[in-house]
Amino acid sequence: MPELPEVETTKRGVQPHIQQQRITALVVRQAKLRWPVSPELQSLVGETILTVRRRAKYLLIDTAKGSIMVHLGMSGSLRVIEQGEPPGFHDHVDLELGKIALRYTDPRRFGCWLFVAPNASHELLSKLGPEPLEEDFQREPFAAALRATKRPIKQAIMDNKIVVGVGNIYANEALFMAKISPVRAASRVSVKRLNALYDAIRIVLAEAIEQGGTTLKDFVGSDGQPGYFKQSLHVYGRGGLDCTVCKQALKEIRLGGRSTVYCPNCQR
DNA sequence: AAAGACACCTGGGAGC
DNA sequence: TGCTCCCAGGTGTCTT
Repeated sequence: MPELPEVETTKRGVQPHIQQQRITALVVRQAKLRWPVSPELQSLVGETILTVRRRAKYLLIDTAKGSIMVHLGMSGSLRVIEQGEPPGFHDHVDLELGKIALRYTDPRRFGCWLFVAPNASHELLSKLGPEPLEEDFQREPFAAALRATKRPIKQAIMDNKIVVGVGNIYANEALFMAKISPVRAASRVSVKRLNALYDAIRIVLAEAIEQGGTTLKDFVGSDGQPGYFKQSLHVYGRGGLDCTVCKQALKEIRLGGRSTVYCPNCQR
């Protein structure tokens, strides 16, 4: 999936096309996603899309009568299409907006389309930590949270309660940039290095957004164009290849079931 | 209470 | 060619 930069890229790509448009229909071809597509979403037909927001990896499409909360899961994507384009096998939902539609494609169906009542939040959003690129992400609480756990640092920074939006790709990349071994207990990383990690997370995510996200097997941006960040990846997907800094072989291991790549020489 | 395992799905690639 | 197995961007929920 989509990690945070891909979701942000999707938001930016879709927003100018769908904002201020009136919802003319919601077509659900496959309701069985991670949770069933909320039936209440039908009540939004006739409403106008006021804003499009992102919280962590969720997209929120707001109307006066409530919001649509979309998650792309591992393999989801959204794009704007001309009305009438025939759906493919994995095109599960269309949000029709007159002449155009917002089409949701998701082969693995780990995503969701949920209803959020007006002026309310959703329980899924209530436990989330700070946004890495916003003001509420601060050095000291971040460092304190990491010093308080003995989990491997990589798993700790992928924990949504500590900071949202750091998925497997960018966790690998941020740790490389900060020169921290992914397997090191978070509690045993110096404050100086935690500061470097704080900066690295923000830099890596911001750069990926600038480049339109990382193109993976089945990710394309909302305009159908690929992201270019893959060209900038230093470790993810490069196990066994040379470290871009010291030229030694990158090591690939599994951590919490997730592929983890690092340079044993540069990262300690 | 924290942390690890499991679950949800499909498709693609490796290996036999 | 075709079968089986493993792996993939996430994350809530159940089990220790």
